[in-house]
Amino acid sequence: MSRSASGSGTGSADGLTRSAGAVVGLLSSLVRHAPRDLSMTSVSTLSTLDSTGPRRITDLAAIGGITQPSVTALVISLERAGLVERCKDPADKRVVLVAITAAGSDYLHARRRANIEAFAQLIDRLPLDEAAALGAAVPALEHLRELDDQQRDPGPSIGGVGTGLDG
Amino acid sequence: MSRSASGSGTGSADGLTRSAGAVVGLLSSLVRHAPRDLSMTSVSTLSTLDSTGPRRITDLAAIGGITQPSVTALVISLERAGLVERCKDPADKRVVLVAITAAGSDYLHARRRANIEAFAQLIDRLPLDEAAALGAAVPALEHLRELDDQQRDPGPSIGGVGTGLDG
DNA sequence: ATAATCTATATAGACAGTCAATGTAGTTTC
DNA sequence: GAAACTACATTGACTGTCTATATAGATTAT
Repeated sequence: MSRSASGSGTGSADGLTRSAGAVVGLLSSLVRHAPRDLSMTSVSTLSTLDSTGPRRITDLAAIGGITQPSVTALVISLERAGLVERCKDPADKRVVLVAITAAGSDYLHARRRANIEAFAQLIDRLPLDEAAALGAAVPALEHLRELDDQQRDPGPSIGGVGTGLDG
Repeated sequence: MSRSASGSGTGSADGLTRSAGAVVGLLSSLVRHAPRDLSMTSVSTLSTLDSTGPRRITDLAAIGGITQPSVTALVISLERAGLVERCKDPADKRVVLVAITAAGSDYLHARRRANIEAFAQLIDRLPLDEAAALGAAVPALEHLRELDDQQRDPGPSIGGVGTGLDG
C-alpha cells in the first residue's frame, strides 16, 4: 500500500483503496446474481476441460481447488447432463479421463457469450468518458487477474483456474 | 453494443467486449477464493443490517434475494455466533427485528478492511501507468455497479443489496 | 517374483445452505 | 367477529462440499 497510492489516477492519497473498493464492490454486485443452472465449480471445470483438453479427476480437483471426491460427484452429474464424457486411460487403468462433449462446449460458449454481452450492455450505458476510461484500464484489469492467479497458485503450469463467471 | 464500442479506450471495434471480458474475468478470479468462514449471504445480510439498521426477517429475504425460511435459519446461526440480536417489535407482535451487534459490526469492518487491503496490495504491484489507468476508471466501475443494481432491482428504495464480498 | 507401498478413483457419512410447502400466531378488513 | 391476510417457524428434500476410508491398479525393493 505504499507506492501506487500516489500514482493512481485520482491523485488522492486513498486512490488505491478506492480502486480496490470499486472493483470489489462491482464484483460483489455481479456474483450473487449469476445464473445458477450449474454451480460455479461445474462451469469452471467445464472451462478447464474446454481450454486444456481431457483431464484426469485428480487434475481437476487440484486445478479447481476442491477435493477429489467432490470432483468425482461433479463429473458424474456433468456426465448425466451430457456435458462431459468419461473414458478409461488405456495406459493406466486406474485413471479416468474426463473430456468435454460438443454439447458441453456449446453450453460453455453460449454462457460465456451471454455473460459478456450482458456486461457489455451495461458498459454501453456509461457516459463516453467513463467507457473510455474503462477501456484504458483493460490492460490493468487483465494484469490484475494474472497477479491474482499467480499469488494463489505458486505452482507450475496448471493453467488458469477458470472461475465460473467466465463460463 | 452499439455506441461505446467505438468510444472505448482501446480504439478497436471490440473494445467493449474486451472490457467486459476483462472485468468479468477478474471478478471471476477473485470470487472463488473469497474467505468462507461465513457464507456470502450471511455477510451480505450483516452488511445490510450495518448500513441500514435493524430489519425484519421478511425485509432481509427480499433484500438478499433469498426465501424467508432461509433468512430465518441464517439469522438463527448469526445469533448463535453473537453477530446479531433478535428482538420483538412491540408494535406488531408477529415481527422479529434483527439488529447487528457490536461484535457483528466489528467482524464486518475487519473483513471489509482485509478484503480491500488484499486487493490493494495486488494493485500496488501493477506498473505505474496501469495503476493510473485503473484509478481513472474508478468512477466507471462505481457507475457500473449502480447500473447493475438498478437493472436487477427496479423496485423502490430498498437500498444496496450488499453481496458478501464487500463485507 | 512377490510383498510393501504408493496412486487414482469411488464410496460412505456428515454438514451447511438453499428451496417449496405448510403450520401458527397475530393483524386487518368487512 | 369471521374471513383474509401477514410474519415468521418448521419440515423435508436436494446440492455441494468436506473427511475418512475402501478398492483397484501401478511401482519399488528385496
